[in-house]
Amino acid sequence: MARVSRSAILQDYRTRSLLESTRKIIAAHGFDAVTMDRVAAQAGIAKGGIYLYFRNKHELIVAAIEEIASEMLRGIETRVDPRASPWKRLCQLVCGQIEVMEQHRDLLRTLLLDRRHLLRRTGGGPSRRLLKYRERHELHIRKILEEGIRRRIFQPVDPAPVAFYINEMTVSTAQRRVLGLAPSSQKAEVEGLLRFLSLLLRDRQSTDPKS
Amino acid sequence: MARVSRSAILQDYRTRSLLESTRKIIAAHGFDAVTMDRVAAQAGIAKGGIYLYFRNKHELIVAAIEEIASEMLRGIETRVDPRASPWKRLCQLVCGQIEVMEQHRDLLRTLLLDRRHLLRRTGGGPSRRLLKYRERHELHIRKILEEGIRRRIFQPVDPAPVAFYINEMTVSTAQRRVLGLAPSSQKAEVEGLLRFLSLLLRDRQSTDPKS
Amino acid sequence: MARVSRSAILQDYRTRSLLESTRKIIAAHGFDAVTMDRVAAQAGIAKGGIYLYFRNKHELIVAAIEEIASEMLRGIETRVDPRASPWKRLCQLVCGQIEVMEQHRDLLRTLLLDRRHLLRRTGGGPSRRLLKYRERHELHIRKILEEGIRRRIFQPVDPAPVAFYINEMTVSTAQRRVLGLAPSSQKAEVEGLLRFLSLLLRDRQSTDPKS
Amino acid sequence: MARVSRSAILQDYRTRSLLESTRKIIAAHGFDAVTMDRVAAQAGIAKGGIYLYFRNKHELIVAAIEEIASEMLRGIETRVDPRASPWKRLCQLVCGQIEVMEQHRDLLRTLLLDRRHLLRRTGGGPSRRLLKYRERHELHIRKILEEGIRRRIFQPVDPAPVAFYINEMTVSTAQRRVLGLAPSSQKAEVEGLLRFLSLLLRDRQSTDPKS
DNA sequence: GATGAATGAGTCTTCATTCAT
DNA sequence: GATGAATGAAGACTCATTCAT
Repeated sequence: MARVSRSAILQDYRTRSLLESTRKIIAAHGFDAVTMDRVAAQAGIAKGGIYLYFRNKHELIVAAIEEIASEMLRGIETRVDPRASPWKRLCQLVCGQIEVMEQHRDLLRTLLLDRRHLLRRTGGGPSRRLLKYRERHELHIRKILEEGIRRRIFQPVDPAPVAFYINEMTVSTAQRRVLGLAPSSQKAEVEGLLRFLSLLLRDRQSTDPKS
Repeated sequence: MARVSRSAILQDYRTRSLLESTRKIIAAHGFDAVTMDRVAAQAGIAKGGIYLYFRNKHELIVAAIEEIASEMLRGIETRVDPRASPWKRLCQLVCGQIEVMEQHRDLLRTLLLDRRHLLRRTGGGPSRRLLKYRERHELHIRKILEEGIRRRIFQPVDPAPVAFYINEMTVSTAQRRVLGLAPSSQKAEVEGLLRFLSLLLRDRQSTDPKS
Repeated sequence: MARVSRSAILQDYRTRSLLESTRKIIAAHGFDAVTMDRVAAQAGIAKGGIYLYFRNKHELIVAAIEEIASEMLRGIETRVDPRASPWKRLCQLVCGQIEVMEQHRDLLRTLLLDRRHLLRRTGGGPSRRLLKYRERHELHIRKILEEGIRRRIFQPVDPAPVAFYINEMTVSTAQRRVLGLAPSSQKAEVEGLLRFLSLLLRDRQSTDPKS
Repeated sequence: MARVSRSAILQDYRTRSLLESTRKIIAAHGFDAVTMDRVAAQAGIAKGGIYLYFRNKHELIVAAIEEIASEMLRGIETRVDPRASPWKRLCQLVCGQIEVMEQHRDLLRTLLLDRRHLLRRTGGGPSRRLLKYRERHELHIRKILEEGIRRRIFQPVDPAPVAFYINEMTVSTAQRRVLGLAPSSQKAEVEGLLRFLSLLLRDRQSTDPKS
């Protein structure tokens, strides 16, 4: 069993500490408030120390976003029971996504309003790393759709664009909530969205999202 | 009829000039490239002069966005024939929206990636002015939906959330295009979206978006 | 007669002030001590103000060097009596060059030890501006040589390389003095150099540099 | 015979390694690119380790320059046949100097443009160590001159200043070449310089540098 | 002896806003 | 009203040197 060296632990701790500080600042004041000074101070590290762990400010921010994106995705995926029916899984996914996003509402307020980092390239080359998370999530939706269509549970829609739309609608719903613009409760909104999806994918006669 | 004073004309001209410069810079280089220096230079006005027309930089940017939002909305609305059927009008609306957004792709690339200005408050007070345009557009969609539903052309969906979803899907589609992430042609994407809406709103038997 | 505007005077004053501060710092502590902070403080200007007059640090330094180079060249050239004989003029030139360089000994200590700025390129493009001064001076020497050769006062040497060597020897002599490495007095060194040149250019029988 | 301890060998190896890395960096990117990090990385030594061999950065650089100066001097001196005539030896010396300097053109580009390290004092005290090499070389020239004068092969010039001038001219010639400012080929330039020296030191009637 | 993580002062540069003219 | 010079706070990034391990 590999013994973890003390320095590796410290290294790891520092990295986490920096990412957490960064995330907190982003959540509280937005990307423009992320200054190396502030991050370092909050992480209890000297300013120059950040550069031992991250090449530059952009890398730090992207890493912080990636971490939270990854965590959210994991959170969503664990809420989906792989043995459930496609429709059930879709419900769990959409509902889970909104719940998870709501949990991280402070951070998401910034993340959704300010997507400058999505496409910006790093020093090394083009960096669309952040888009990967979105793609992975869409793929998840698509798999569910495909199974549902195969099993004649869903209408025979084109799974790729529909997966895209479902995700966008879910994100939009969450965004509206997070920005404080939602007209109704979370529960009502999720139900509304699921009813909408049910209308679309399932038989006209059975639009009960619970089933 | 009020006689327009010379100074009022000049005032107006300067304002337009400033807004246009601002818009151009946003489109070409993003919000962070909007510096008072650059705007003034491009508008042929002294830097200090901007403050005669706008309280501060944020106000200037919001005004520039508002102008373009207003223009786009007008552009979309003129493409809708008020005497056409609800479905036709919805098609015209969605299609028009994507076309108009595509026309302003450079500006939208920034506007969609960076929505920081949507909520930020001005010196004076809260500024959700920009959200008005979105609301107005959603309302437009809702009116169409309501008429369609009343006339039994559309399924009896809840018009408010569906209007919201339709707009979000359309914007997402345009955004994906503008960022260069779209998987197919504009035409194909619009058709896909309309087919999706047709599936949702209309009779299962008649999904031809053209009709 | 053009009336000089007040602002133009101020502008000029600021520029001079900045260049003088820069020169002083270079003379006292070398190029690496030239920081924008220090220059601004010494010139009594806010740090950002420097950028109203110079594009960047490099431009500021080059301008400071250029100013002093130009001044020195002028100083040397006014010591040469254009009606004197070629040999006399050469003596005046060499002697004047060493005197003038000695006057600016502090600055030259740095300038001669650190010629990094001679070739470095500016933001705009290649900048060998500083070499122009050296070329102009060499050309001056060459003209004297050519006249002397034409009038059979000097040996028929190749004027271009000899002008180069004469200048290099003079500069080397001044440099050695300025660095405090000179073995004898300024007077003695100049005489030694002129004797050397006399030996080279003039008749073997008449090596009296005074004649 | 002293037995060389293992640690002494290692010590020596490390020192050489560090000096070589330093030299390479100077040659490739100039003094300002010499960072302890880079040197250590290139030498395969930990950064802190440098301080076991050199008191500080300045000492390291000076040592690197010294090494190359020493090597160049050796290179020049081996090209001089001690049994040849003074004139011949002088030719070999000048020619050899230019050849050797040309061999190290990359390093010399920096060394000649940036002589900051010549005089700067180390932590311990004044450091004119580097000037020793120049002095040794000048002395070499002087010895040749003195012998030539004694044997009536050269004109009876004052050997010390003339040695200084000869060296300065040679260095200037090499410098101009290394900076890419030379007007003609290396061969032509050496010949020009030797003709110049011949003119000066030898009989007016026999200026063939080959003889 | 060796390591390399950590420090933190130091550097250039940008820019919104003000205000004397 | 209009100008644009001046301000000065702020920010990203570097690097020689130290020191706990």
